[in-house]
Amino acid sequence: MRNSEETRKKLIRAAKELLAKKGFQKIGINSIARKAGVDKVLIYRYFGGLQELLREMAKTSDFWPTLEEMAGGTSEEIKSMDIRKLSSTILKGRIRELRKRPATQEILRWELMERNELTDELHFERESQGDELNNLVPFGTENINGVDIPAVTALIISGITYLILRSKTADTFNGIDLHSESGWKRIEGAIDIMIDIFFNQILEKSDSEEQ
Amino acid sequence: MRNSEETRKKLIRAAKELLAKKGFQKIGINSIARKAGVDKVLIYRYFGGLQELLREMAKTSDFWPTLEEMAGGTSEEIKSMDIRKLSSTILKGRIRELRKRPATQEILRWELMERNELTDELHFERESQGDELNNLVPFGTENINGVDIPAVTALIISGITYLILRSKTADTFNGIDLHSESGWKRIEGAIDIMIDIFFNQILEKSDSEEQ
DNA sequence: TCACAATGTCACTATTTGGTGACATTGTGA
DNA sequence: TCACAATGTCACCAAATAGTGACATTGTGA
Repeated sequence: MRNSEETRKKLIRAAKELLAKKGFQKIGINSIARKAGVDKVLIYRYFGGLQELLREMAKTSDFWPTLEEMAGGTSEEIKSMDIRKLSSTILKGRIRELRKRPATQEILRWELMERNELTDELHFERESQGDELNNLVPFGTENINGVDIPAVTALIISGITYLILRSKTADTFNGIDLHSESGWKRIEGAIDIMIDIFFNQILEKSDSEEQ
Repeated sequence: MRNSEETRKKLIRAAKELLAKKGFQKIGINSIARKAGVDKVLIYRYFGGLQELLREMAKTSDFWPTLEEMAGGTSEEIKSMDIRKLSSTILKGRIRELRKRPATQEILRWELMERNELTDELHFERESQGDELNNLVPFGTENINGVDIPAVTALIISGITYLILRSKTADTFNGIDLHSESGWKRIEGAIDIMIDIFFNQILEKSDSEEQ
C-alpha cells in the first residue's frame, strides 16, 4: 500500500480517465485526488501541482499518435510510398488514431479554449512527440505552380480536427453521421477525392507548362 | 434609474461582452451581474436564470450572420450568381462575418465542449436565424458523379470553423498567420482553388460521360 | 393621499475549489 | 533497537459559486 510510485501512477491514470470522460473543465486537484482515491496533498508533494501532473500524463507513451502509427507502418514502408498514397494514408491514419484517444482530443479542445502555461506545456509535449503538422501531410511546404500548398493542407487538417472534436457533442454534421464507421468512410472518401483532383490539377498544370 | 427594461438590456450586454472577452467558462450569474453593475437576483427575476438570459442574448439581431450578410448582397443578387461564384462568396463571407463576432465564436467553442440544455438552446437559436449548413454552400446535398458533395462541403466548412476558433489561442497554423489579413487571404485562396478544381472535375466528368 | 406592486439592495446559506499545516503511520538503515 | 525520513491522513483556510429570503425604495393608479 505504501508505494509512492504506484500512487503517482494512480494519479496520472485518474487524471487521464477524468479528462477523457468529463473534459478538461472538470479536471482539478480535488476531482483527480478523489477519483484516484488518494489525498490531494500528494499531488503537490509528488508533482508540485496540477500543471506538472498533466505534463507527466502527456508524456505517456500512447497519448500522442506517432507518424508510424498514423501511416500504419514502419518508417521504411512510409518512405517507399508515393506521395499521393502517403498523403491519403496519413490523413486517414490521423482520423483513426485521434478518434480512439478521447483524452488527447480533450487537450486539443483545451488548446482551442484558452492559452496559458498549461496549454503551452501540453502543446510543447505534443510537438516533442512528433505530432507536428509538417509530418501530417507530406505535401511539402512550398508553392507549386502558384498553388498555396500549406494553406490547402491547413484547411484539410483543420477540417479533420474539427469534425473529430465535434463528434463529442453532435451526432451528425451536414448530414454525415459522426458516430458510425460509414460516416467516417464518407469523410475519408472526401479526402481521397480532394487529394486526387488536387494532384491531378498540379500535375496537369506542370505537364502543360512543360510542353 | 428604475427601469426594468434598461436593466434587462444591461444584463444582456454584459453577458455578451463577458462572453466575447473571457469565454464561456467565465460566464456565470455572479460575473454577469457584477459586470452589469446590477444585483444578481434580478437575473433570476427577469430571466428566470442564466439559461434564459443567454437565450435572449442569442436572439440579438447581430449575433448570427444571415445568408445575405455572408453573401454580401440581397437575396436577388444571390440568386443571380452562378454556383461557382456563389460558393466562393458565401464561404469567404462566412469567414469574414464569423471573424468579427467573438461572442458567436465562443458559442461555437462551447458547443464543441459540452452538450447540455444550454448549448442545445443556443444551437437551436442559431438554426432559427438562418445559419444552417444547407445555406452555407449551395452545392446541393446529393452525390454528383459519385462524388459525395455533403462530405466535401463538411470538410471545407469544418476547416474554416476550426481555423477561426483556433485563431483565439494560436498565432499561426501550419505557417499561416491567423491574425493578419494576408494570412486569411491565403485561406481564401485555398478555398477558391478547391472550389475551382472541384467544379472542373465534376464538369469534366459529366462532359466525358455525355459524349 | 396612500396602498401596493414593481424595482432594487443586502445578507445569508451551502457547496466547491485550490492550498497549507499538523499529525499519524510505516519502513529502513545505523 | 531506535531514530528518522518517507508516505499518507485529516482538518482547516480563504475565495468563489449558485441560489434564496427579507428588506428598502420608488412610481403610479385608485
